[in-house]
Order: sequence, then C-alpha cells, then structure tokens
Amino acid sequence: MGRPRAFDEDEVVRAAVTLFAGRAYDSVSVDDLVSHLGVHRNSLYKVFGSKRGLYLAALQHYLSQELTAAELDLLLLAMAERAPVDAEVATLVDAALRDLDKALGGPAATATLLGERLRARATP
Amino acid sequence: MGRPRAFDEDEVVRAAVTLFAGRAYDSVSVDDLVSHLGVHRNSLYKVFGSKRGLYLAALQHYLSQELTAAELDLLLLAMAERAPVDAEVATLVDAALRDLDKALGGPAATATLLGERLRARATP
DNA sequence: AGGGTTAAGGAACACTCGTTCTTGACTGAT
DNA sequence: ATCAGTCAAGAACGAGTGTTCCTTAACCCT
Repeated sequence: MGRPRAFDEDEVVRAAVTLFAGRAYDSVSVDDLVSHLGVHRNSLYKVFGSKRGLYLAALQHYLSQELTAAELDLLLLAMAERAPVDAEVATLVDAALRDLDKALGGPAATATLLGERLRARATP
Repeated sequence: MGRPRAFDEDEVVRAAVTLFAGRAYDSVSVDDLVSHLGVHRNSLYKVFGSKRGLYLAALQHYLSQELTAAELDLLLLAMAERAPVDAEVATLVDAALRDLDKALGGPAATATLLGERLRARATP
C-alpha cells in the first residue's frame, strides 16, 4: 500500500557518505543533501529523522565496510570535528578504531595510517 | 590619535585560537567570537576584515609558536576540514608540517604524532 | 577649546540554516 | 470505485548566519 519510493535508501546513504567525507558536517546543508541525493526533504526527515540521523546512518554504513587507505576521509572528519561534540559519533569511531588496531597489528600502525592520510588530504 | 582600543589584539587572537581549536570553523559563530573574545563586532571587522581573516590570524599566530603534543588540535582541525577548502590554510599547514618533519626527524614521526593526537581528541 | 580621527555600541541587513506544514499524486486492498 | 496509506513537491517557519550602517564616546594635535 501507499505510493512507492522513488529513491533507493542505500544509494542515498552512500551518496551521503561521499558528501560528508568531503567537507565538515556544518558545511553540508540539507539543501546540499536534498539536491545531490535524489531524495526529497520530506522523505529525508521521514526516513532518517534529521540531518544528524542521516549523518549517523552514513557513518555507520561507512564504518561497517572494510576501510581502505583512500577512503579514510569520513573517519578523519568524524574524529576531528564530530566525535568531540557528539557522544554517539565518538562511540562509533572508537569501535572502528579498535577494529583498525586489530587489522593493522596495533594502535601505532593505526596512528601512522591516520596521520598519513590526514596529511595527504590537507596538502595534496 | 582617535579613541584607544579597549582590547588587546594579541589577547583576542589567542582567545580565537582556543575557540577555533575546540570546534569546527562553521560551528564557531561571530557571536561566539564577539562574546568570548572581549572585542566588539565592529572592531573585529575593522581589524581582521572578516571571520576568515581572524581565523587566519589565529592560525598563523598558533603555527608560529612551538607546537606541543597537547596543543595540536587547531592544526588537526585545519588539516581535516579547512585546508581542503581554503588554499591559504593549506599553504600555512604545509609549512608547519615541514617544520614538524624537521623537528621530529621525518614525516613518519609527524604522521604518528598527528594520528595519536587525533585519536586522543576523538576518544577521550 | 575645538576639529579630526578612531573605536565602542548596538540595531539592522540580506541570507541561509534545519525543520515542519500543506497540498496533491500515486499505490494496493476492500 | 473508494478508502487508507505513503510519498513527492515545494512553500513557509523561526532562528541563526556573516556583514554593514549609524550614532555616540573617547582620545590626540593644533
């Protein structure tokens, strides 16, 4: 019943990952999301509750996959600017970092990887 | 001649460093700056030209001193969220990183230091 | 004392923000 | 055919944004 959705929820989340990985959370407006994601304002709020809800969904989807070195940007931004002011983000980030520690063989390797990617992002 | 300033420019810049080190650039409003810095709106624009101008002044002042491990936060934020969208920030950051490389003995040590501090900031 | 100049103080600007409301279109089941 | 339920479309909201304007206060120099 009801009118069928004209958008793919997973596709929306993946596009949101790309947007949020590119610039700071506050620099990505709901207008940006609506116009780049192919989802309407109303549906965004219906499905994700808020801009923050979509951000959290995007972050979770992103952190649930294998992180390659080239795709650390959303994690970097989440660590630098969101985790300090959003406890839920901090929790997600912490879990992802522990996984990285295991995959890489220890926190030292994680720190080096993050530091290198952060620098590559800042000074291309 | 003219009415003397009721604020110390250096003090304002140092307070701006603290504010900008705490949260993302867009999260720090001009109202925040005005109310925490002891400088009035008009003077802020007269002296620094814009919010970005004050940010750049704060970043330069901050990068011109010795960076201790506990005070890397503004550099981290600048790298993560400003350098990719502000070429002048990218230039300042690049120079500071080269200095860090020399002080620490190579880019690898810089990467590790930044990665460790980034994590400490994200998951306290 | 009196211009000239600079800063403080605060209202006001046009604009953007995240969010909600209203209206109408489309669907499957009765 | 009708009804309930879901979505699209877009206008509208109040609050907040960075910036500018205008008036008043404080100082130096002649």
